[in-house]
Amino acid sequence: MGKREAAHKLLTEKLLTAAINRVEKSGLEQLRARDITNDAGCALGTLYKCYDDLDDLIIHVNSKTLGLMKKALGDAGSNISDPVEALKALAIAYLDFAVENKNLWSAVFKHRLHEDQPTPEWHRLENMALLDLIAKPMSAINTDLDEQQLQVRCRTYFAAVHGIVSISLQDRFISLSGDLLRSELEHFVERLAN
Amino acid sequence: MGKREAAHKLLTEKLLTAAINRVEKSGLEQLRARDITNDAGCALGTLYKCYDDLDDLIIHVNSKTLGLMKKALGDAGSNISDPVEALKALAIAYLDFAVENKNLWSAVFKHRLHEDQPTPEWHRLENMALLDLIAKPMSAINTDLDEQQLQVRCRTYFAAVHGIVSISLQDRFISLSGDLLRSELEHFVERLAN
DNA sequence: GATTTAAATGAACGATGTTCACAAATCGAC
DNA sequence: GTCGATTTGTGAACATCGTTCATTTAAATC
Repeated sequence: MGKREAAHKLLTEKLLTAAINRVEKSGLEQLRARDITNDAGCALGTLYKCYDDLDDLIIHVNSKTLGLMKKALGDAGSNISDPVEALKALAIAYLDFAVENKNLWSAVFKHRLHEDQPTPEWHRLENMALLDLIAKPMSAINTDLDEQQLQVRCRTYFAAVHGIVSISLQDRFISLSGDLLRSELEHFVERLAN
Repeated sequence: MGKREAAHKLLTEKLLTAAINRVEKSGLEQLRARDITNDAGCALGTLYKCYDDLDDLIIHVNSKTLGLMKKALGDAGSNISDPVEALKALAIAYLDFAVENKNLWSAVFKHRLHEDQPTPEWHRLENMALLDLIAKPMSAINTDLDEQQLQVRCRTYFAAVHGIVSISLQDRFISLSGDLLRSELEHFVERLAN
């Protein structure tokens, strides 16, 4: 790899790191191109040499977050043989990840591309990979479903848990204490999976 | 009411209508102050005489949407004595409303105020009123809960259904046909409520 | 009808994402 | 190592936003 390509790659990385830190600290809506390039120590226009636009950079931020999420849920799901208990642990792990990485987690689901700009296929696949994390215990519980039906069911249950976590992290409705929310979530999974 | 006050009120209404139409047609993210005032036939600055800012106007748009939603769900919930069937009908009605009013419905949950700007209390109450719509069948099913626990449970179940509907209207994961989604939602409520 | 008061106006401002002509540094050939 | 060719970083400039405010206009008050 030549000096030129190496410098470009380094800069691309620094911009991503700067963007991640900004989102983590202040949220997606506070992200500014000028702040990112200042943090990365390069000119404003450089961002557009490394990424198509801000949306493209944000997708890469979200990609990193999905990687963290996958790791966190992967750790939580293994070593639990009982499928219902595994699903409970996964739901709690999802909640914990969202609480501990609120801004990064929010960014994944808040971000929308501009009109008629389709999400890149590789990023769509990263999103869908979340469903694989609950596939094993789900298949143990729903033995009557074929693979396609199972995937749909995974989506449904994931979406439900996601909704509960999502509503909890907003101040839209009554707010729950952390413990009450966790027990509510466990009750929910138990009710759904048993 | 004097001529002055009447004209002001009329303009306030025209701006709201224009904003609603714009959101309905093109979505919240395409809403522009200049478009709204053009549609309403007034100057740009007038918007800020009728509303604090764009956010304030959007809150009023969302308030109208919540009113429509309340009406749609109210119609769906009544006349069904069996609580599980009532909850199913409510969930389907919620899905239908979201599909038929996608942009308006999305705006309600997408919109966030700027840093440290608390949502006005009257609008928070409008949001929470959604939970009352499912309170009656929920109380019939959960006879062991006191009023406060019931409200928490309502929030949890609403959030779950909301999550399923919400994920469905994005292209984040695998997409379902309308019929499959409806049957999946009915299965979900049945599983949860029985 | 004259004076006071309040509202509508739209030009101007600051902030923002994005572009592009230019400069600087790297690369390839000899 | 030298020299053109080429690619990349630069930042001023641009277009588009939301928002403000001095001015204009019209209603309300006397």
